[in-house]
Amino acid sequence: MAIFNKSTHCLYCNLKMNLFRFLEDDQIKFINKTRYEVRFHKGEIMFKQGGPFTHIACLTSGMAKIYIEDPEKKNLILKIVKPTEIIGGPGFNVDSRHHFSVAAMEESTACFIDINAFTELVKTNTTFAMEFIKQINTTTINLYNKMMSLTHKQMHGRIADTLLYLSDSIYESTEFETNLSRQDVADLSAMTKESAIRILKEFKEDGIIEFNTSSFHILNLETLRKISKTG
Amino acid sequence: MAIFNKSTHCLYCNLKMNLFRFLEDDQIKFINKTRYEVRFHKGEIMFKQGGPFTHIACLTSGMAKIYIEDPEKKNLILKIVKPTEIIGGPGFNVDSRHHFSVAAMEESTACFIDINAFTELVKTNTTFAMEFIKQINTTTINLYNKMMSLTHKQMHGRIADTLLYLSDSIYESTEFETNLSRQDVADLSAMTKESAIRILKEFKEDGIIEFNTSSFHILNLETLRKISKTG
DNA sequence: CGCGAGCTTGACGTTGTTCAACTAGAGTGG
DNA sequence: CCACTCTAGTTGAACAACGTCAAGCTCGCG
Repeated sequence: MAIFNKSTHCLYCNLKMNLFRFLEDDQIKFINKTRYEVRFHKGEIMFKQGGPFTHIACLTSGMAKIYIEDPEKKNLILKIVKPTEIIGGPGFNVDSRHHFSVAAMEESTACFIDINAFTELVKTNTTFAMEFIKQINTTTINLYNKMMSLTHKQMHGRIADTLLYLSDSIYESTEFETNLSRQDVADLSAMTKESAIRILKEFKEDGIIEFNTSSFHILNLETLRKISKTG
Repeated sequence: MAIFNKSTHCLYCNLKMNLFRFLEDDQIKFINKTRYEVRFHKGEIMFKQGGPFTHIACLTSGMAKIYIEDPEKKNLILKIVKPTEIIGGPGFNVDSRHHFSVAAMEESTACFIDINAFTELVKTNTTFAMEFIKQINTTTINLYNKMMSLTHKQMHGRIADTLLYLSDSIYESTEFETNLSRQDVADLSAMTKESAIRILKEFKEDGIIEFNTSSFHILNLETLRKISKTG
């Protein structure tokens, strides 16, 4: 189960994410009052799609996946989050519900901030509000790219895109350990697990990547980018 | 070509969209100063993807389509806009560029508001800012739904979804004239024109819809919704 | 009356999913 | 320590979904 905690004061937190750097000291103190820390084990749910949107979370350690569930049990992973990213969602100020689920991919901790306190800050601190908008918009731009990839490219291009996403944006290395399952790779690429496995195998046979159950190594970044381009 | 104009003062504009209802009179006057009206003919481009994001537009008459272009010339139509919807985009406060194109689907007029003036309002009027965020988030929620439809449903489900979108949200009737081409219907559904035509024909043969070149009539809304659900 | 753009159709090949079987490794209890 | 089970990964064959290509069609417009 998730474990509660409240360690260092926000004021002295060196994990302070970009957004919170725009707060005044007394505003930091203000959110510190309602904030609490939660520790999650691998696989545990932080936010549940459809559930009440009562808090914003800030991942302080570990890693989590954000995904949309559908009735048929076919999930779509929108993105992976790393420290110290803020986790909110489009339910903010709309219907106060979560429109995606978030699950810890490994032992993780997150700070939970009351949504009302957060709203208060958006309303009182203009710079904070503008940065918040900036972050939402950046997310939307990424979403556009993902949407074009998933709807207009075929499987090789889509798998190339998720490999590039993982190496460029998440693990920041062409060689990485991961505990994404094959199903997760498939859910990132909008295809079945079997198809994902087949494409990965092809890439391996072509000498583009090397991998085993839990680690990947991109050997030929250039052809991978070319495959991403040609779709 | 687009025609410039500046008719009634914003203060007395009865087309004022939701967002602008939260402005004070002097703020309305403020944006009225920099605003101008543009008239577009069918097919003309209002915003061009990649181009500079210097203005926010508010569609005051007509209809327009918002779409993402890709290098291979395969477009994805994100949504149709009607009066008096605001047309901005995720480039706001990020890179000041457009991340989609907008084209008039028929004779249309739009008010263009300088982005700096708009930004000023977001910064000074908290209610306005919150409503702006609300609108962005609502758009994102719709985007999630579209994304799930396009990536997880097969063609029948996707065509059903665009038909339902058109009748529920755009034309607000099960019977409507449109000047969306077959290619547009395909671009709304992420498939080829030929496939779209084939599915539409099937639906006609099954007595679910009736249509000719430029008009559609949904005869059996229930089965259409069922097809949307089952994918 | 002829031209061109959008629409329609069919045949065909490719892409991607489904289903079923098999494998490997990690825990679990006797 | 050895079966046993469970889960994730893998493979192949059959099939369905979808795109491509090429041809023919329709209709408004010059």
